Amino acid sequence: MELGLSLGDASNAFAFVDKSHKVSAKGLGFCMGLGVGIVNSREDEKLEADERDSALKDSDEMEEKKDSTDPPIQLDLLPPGPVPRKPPSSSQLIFPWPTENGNSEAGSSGHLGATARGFDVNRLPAAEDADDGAAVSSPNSTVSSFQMDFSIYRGGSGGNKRDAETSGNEVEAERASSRASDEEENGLTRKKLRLSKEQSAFLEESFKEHNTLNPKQKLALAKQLNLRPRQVEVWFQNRRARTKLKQTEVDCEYLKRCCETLTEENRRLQKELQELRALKTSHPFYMQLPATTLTMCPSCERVATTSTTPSPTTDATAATTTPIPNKASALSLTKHRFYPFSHAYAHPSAAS
DNA sequence: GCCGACACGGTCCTTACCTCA
DNA sequence: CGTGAGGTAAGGACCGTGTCG
Repeated sequence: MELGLSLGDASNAFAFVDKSHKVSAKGLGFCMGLGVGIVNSREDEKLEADERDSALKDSDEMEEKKDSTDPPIQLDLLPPGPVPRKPPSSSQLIFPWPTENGNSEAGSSGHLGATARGFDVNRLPAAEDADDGAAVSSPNSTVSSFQMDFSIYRGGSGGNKRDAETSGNEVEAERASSRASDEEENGLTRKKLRLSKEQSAFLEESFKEHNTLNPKQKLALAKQLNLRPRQVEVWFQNRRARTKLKQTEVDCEYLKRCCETLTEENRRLQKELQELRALKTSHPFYMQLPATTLTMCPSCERVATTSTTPSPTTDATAATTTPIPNKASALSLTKHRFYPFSHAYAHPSAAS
């Protein structure tokens, strides 16, 4: 058994996590998985991707299989409390790609097409879409059936819902709307946009399905959320960055605790060593007994006992391998010494 | 098969804006 | 009302990878 720690390189962070430890995306709050044992993460991811790909019917999806690779660890950074796990109209939120349970929900969202396409303050004029690729208007695009009207959550004003909610009236939303439209009329690209709660929630749900997007998924999401593909792309980039940041914080906290545990362990062992040395000097009789050396197989972790004839010139180090009555239990430390966390500190992931 | 150019997508760092205490 | 902190959308530099000639 080996304990793997990773800090820094998120691409490889916790890459050793066994798939069986994968935290369910349905979990609540912030979840993190920690596995033991070193595995070839690359091969594992490839295998997982291949398995997923086998479920994909669309041959185009096959071409982009590297884009749909899930990381070995899943983080759920959603605040456990106020933010709903699903947007208010979760029954209408359909991901334009097969979900993990194998249901291709793309076709089931056809009923959404009946809703009118709402005005979005974040939506630039139609010409804006041109810079994000012609695929948006591709007649073969599969995204047209994923239309979703998010304007229904904006009080019909089309303004920033967050503004409207916090101010408690529609003036704010109106102001945001007019502000946005003013800028659009001036031909200036707005520097700062605020995604609505519903858009964020839906993106969040999407992120849980895939933390990276292939072009199709990006376009579909953008279409569905009335956003530009670039906005979806940026959101996922920032979301990954936030995940990594959060992961780093968790790692730091974990390593800190590990350090504390090791320090405590070291202190305890030093004390034990002193006691053993004191015992040796005060009870030299014990040193005349046949010494028993415990050795642990590093692979199977079995402890083998071998009796040896005590050397007349036993040095101080021998005390650590010689069983002393009432002190034999200390030998078990030789095993735990290498894994001080196994019993002293439960990793956050273990709590779930 | 090797190599250079190119496109694309990712990370990282940074900036600018917005909200809130 | 002004201000600083925190959150977040977005820009840009840089890098790795795949493709093509």
